Amino acid sequence: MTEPAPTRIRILLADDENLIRSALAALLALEADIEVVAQAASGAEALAMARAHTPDVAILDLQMPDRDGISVAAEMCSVVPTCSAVIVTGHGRAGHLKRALEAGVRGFLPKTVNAGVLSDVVRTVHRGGRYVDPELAAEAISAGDSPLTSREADVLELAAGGAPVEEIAVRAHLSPGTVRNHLSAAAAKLGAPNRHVAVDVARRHGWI
Amino acid sequence: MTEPAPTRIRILLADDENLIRSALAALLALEADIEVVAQAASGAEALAMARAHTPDVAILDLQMPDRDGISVAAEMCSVVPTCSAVIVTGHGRAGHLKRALEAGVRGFLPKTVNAGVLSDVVRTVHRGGRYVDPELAAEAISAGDSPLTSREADVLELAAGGAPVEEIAVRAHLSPGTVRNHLSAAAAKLGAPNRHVAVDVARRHGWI
DNA sequence: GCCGACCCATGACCTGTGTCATGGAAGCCC
DNA sequence: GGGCTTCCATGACACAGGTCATGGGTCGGC
Repeated sequence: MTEPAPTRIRILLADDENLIRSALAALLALEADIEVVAQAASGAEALAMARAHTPDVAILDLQMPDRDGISVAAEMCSVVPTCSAVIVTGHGRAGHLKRALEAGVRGFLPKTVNAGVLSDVVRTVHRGGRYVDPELAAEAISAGDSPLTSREADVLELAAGGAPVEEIAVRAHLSPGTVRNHLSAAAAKLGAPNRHVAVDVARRHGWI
Repeated sequence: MTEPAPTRIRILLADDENLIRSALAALLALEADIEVVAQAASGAEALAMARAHTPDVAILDLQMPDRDGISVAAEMCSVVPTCSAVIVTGHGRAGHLKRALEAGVRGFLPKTVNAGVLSDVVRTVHRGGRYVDPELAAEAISAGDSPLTSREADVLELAAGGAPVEEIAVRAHLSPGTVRNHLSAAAAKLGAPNRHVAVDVARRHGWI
């Protein structure tokens, strides 16, 4: 078998689910012009691998145990500038897409896309192009930016675990009254009757 | 290339995430003795496919948009008794494992397992054996049955969306005081400071 | 400079929620 | 049947949480 192309696109694959990562590797191995040169099971490992192998394209899962795939992408863009980042995610949240693009991510697609799309996206991104899932893009545009102020988002984030107000107040270095106020404002903006569904709504939009 | 074995294990693959499903198909295609004969993107489709192709083994994702992978497995066991069901899931919850085994599922493994495990499990199950992830099994045994009474579980289920007590009371045909009492009891049993983290804990154990 | 808009922070309220004590109904063992 | 346990249901009470009005800080426009 002769090499179809002398230089193949070199891929870094990062996903904490070993089975899925291996399966994606098998899928990409079917493409003649693509080569998986490194795999990682965590964000930290992905960064180390990127440094060591300087791949052309990094495919990162959005949710990994140690850190957000987006923050990994952001750091990688500055550390290994020749490497383009592509985010793959199970739940396509518009807010995540927005944050990802701001972080310098070149491709963003949900796991619901058909098989051929992934390799196409890899090629597109490697050529210097960008790709975001059309449906997700539409949602992101229609959804708009987060209505929450930064403190509101912070406090809501801390409230996500169901923690009592006082604990949130301590961790945020605020008065309990202030915490309640921020939570109340956030819930009102999100059209939620209480902070718990507010957390739910904000999560669904990717705003926290 | 000569056929290594005249009859290969015939697989049905069901997962709503097209990319993952295709990737798993690519992974399984590497095995000489395994053949993916059908794919489905939903629970209903999986059942239809099972009827049409009568596969040897069905690999089902736990969470699918229309229905639970476990209920699909239960129905399939009665409709196509020659087909063994294997459940694959992202989050390994002990309660789900228990329910799955009661439904007649023959294999249960989280997506974090290494690549080779899946094909091994397929072969094991096809030989008439069973397989459950050891770590998950340990957790299921140590966790034991749900400590919640049926009403407690019902009420906690209704509280899952963050609904106020009065709404829960109406939907459960109960007095608000009774609802509070059940929620309080459930939270105490689960070691949770309030019902919201109780919902979280119960979900994590697969008890609601 | 002044003014207005916005975010942030706080404390005083009032509603919602968790806790407790109580009592009735069903099942089980002696 | 008597006694016991368990679950279910209810209401009274105390506290956490959501709502409101207020004031200080910072930014941008006139």
